[in-house]
Amino acid sequence: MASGKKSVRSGFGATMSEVAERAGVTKMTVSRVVRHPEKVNPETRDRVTAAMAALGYVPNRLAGGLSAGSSGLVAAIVPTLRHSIFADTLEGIGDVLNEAGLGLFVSSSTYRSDVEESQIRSILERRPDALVLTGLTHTGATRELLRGFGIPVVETWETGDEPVDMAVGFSNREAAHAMTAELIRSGYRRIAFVNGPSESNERARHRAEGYLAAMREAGLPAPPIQIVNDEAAIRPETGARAIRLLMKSAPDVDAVFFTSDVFAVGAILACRELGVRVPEDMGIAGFHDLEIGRVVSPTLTTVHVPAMEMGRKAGHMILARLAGNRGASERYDLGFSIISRESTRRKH
Amino acid sequence: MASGKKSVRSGFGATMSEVAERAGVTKMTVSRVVRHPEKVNPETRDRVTAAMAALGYVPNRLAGGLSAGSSGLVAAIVPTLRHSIFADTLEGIGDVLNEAGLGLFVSSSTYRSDVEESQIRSILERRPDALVLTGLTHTGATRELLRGFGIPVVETWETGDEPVDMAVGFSNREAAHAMTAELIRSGYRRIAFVNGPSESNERARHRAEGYLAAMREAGLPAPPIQIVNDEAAIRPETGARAIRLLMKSAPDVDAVFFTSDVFAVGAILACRELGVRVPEDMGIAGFHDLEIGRVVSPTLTTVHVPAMEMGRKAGHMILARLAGNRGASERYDLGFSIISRESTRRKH
DNA sequence: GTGATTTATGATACCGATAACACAGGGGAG
DNA sequence: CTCCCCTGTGTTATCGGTATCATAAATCAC
Repeated sequence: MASGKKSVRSGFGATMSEVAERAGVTKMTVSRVVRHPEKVNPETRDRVTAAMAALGYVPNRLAGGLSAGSSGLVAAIVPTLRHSIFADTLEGIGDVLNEAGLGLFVSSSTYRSDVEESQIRSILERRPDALVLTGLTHTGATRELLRGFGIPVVETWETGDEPVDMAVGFSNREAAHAMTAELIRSGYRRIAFVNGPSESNERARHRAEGYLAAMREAGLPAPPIQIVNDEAAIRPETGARAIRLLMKSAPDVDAVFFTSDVFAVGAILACRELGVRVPEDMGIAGFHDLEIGRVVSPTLTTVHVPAMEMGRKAGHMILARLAGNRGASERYDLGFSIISRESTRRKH
Repeated sequence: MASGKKSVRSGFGATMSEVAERAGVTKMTVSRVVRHPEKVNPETRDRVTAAMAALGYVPNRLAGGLSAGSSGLVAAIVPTLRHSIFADTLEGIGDVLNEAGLGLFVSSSTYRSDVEESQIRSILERRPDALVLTGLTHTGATRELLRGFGIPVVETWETGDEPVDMAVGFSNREAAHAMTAELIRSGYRRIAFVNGPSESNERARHRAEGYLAAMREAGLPAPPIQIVNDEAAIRPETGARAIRLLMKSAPDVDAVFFTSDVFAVGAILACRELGVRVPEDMGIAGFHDLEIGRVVSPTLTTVHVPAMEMGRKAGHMILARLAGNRGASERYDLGFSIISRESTRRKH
């Protein structure tokens, strides 16, 4: 009822003009009080401030942004919000940006680059000041669109290749290589690898490459790679199913490296049920270093990734760029670390 | 370099006027093609569509929103993005809203209502079409601000009291009551309660009330309630520390009810270290039904909350309201359920 | 065949702010 | 005592769209 069709104003607070009128100045002066208070005479400023308070004035950034050509919004697209895998990255971005008065606009692409493309399209309609993406895999149209728009873009969670603009991440290939080498060092030989669908993102592909390279370097044959294809089924049960299949199809496997802790934890539980001892009969390793891997028993060996740090760095890179600091290094490799826990600690 | 100070246009695509010129029409016709294609002659429409494609036109919603009086944005504030406690709710909101073409603007309040207030203030500057909050605890200024603005507001994760506008949640009081009763039914008698700081939100307070009521009804004395005050330290270690303190200060405690699985899981690990058997010597119960509680051993008894469902429902409530359907029920109790697992399964 | 409708498009005014420049008054330099 | 510059505020144009009403052409009824 209150929200008639005609008026934008229904229910909304005062406009800048109304504040101006009440304070006996023009809206330009009000605008200055809001954005450059030091340029306004203290007495005038007080009068304006009082008028704003009295009217409950809340500036309209749609209008301000339209006029100034900046929305004060940074958009981020992550594959999913669940499992805090990427949520930590978002927290990092948000922390940094909020301090600078920028807002964070979030959407999740469900791991699909076509979804990502349509999301980017609708995000660009809001004229964000910058964009944060996950990974380097984007459709051709996406890359073109982004280049055309010319706003800062930070790709996260991977390094290398050719970023659209800036990138902050770590080498998924090296991480998988290091973990595989760690398993080999622990005495495992028939090491299987369970991956998410690698067509959909380069992180999965690079991890597979790292795994294969490490096996090859050690002169070990790589048991068939198992691909978990269930869409969006990032659940422990998926890992449990994978390891059961694996043990059936390749009974001599003595370790499995999963590309997510979520899967690995499910595998540990499945092993317990099946009476397979971890780490003695079967080594299990994961990826991401989620809390879940610290509380399962045996505790999970995993790859720690700098999730929040990537977010914070992305935020800082954006701020620097918006402040005009082009140049400087715009690609960061934040590294990773291997967390060795009980699930691969073979008692020789 | 490309982004000069003066021009909004640098690097950005064409404007509606440019599209119009190229198609030999006025921008009004272009606007119609974008929003009400059926009202435009098919031939004209094709010409306009072609012009848009040729110029890579991306509409500017800041401008459209300013003119039309709606930003197409819904803002949500959650205490944190970590642990997927609230992330699931966000996914639910996002799912529903995205389909309707609305964007989701996210921020996290770190469990503080003063932070929430300042965030709401800056969020309102973006003139969201609706707002989703977590819980019913807000500062007076917040409530006033929201009422003044008159946009739909959905409060989630709790029911009862007086919502600012609409609410969807469950009864934290009843949930805690039910869990406490469940512990009593399982044979525990000296049941302690570990809570987050209850001044900061009503969920914690209501849970404490539910616990106390259940104990009183069973004629049991309530051991001192332990408050976890560490700011933002929602980590298993916090729960571990809490139960160690508790066992020292009240050695006869035979069960502990934590208001988060994160704490409860830490307690289970601490018990294992201390040689305290769970569930025989000590029952442990949590809240939230996180994945972490399903993989710990013994598995964790907990309260399942409809996190994603609340989000979806909130989304639908907003859509209904925006579509003009005022009235109808605007308060929903989505319930909870007690998930009884090993951590309280006493073998009598 | 003429007036009444409908369909398709244009003209105008505005949404609520900001940028850029104009301008009045006060203070210091010479 | 001028001239010049600085400070503080107002004026004007514009950002990129949308709402509303006007208008021309096409369709219709009788």
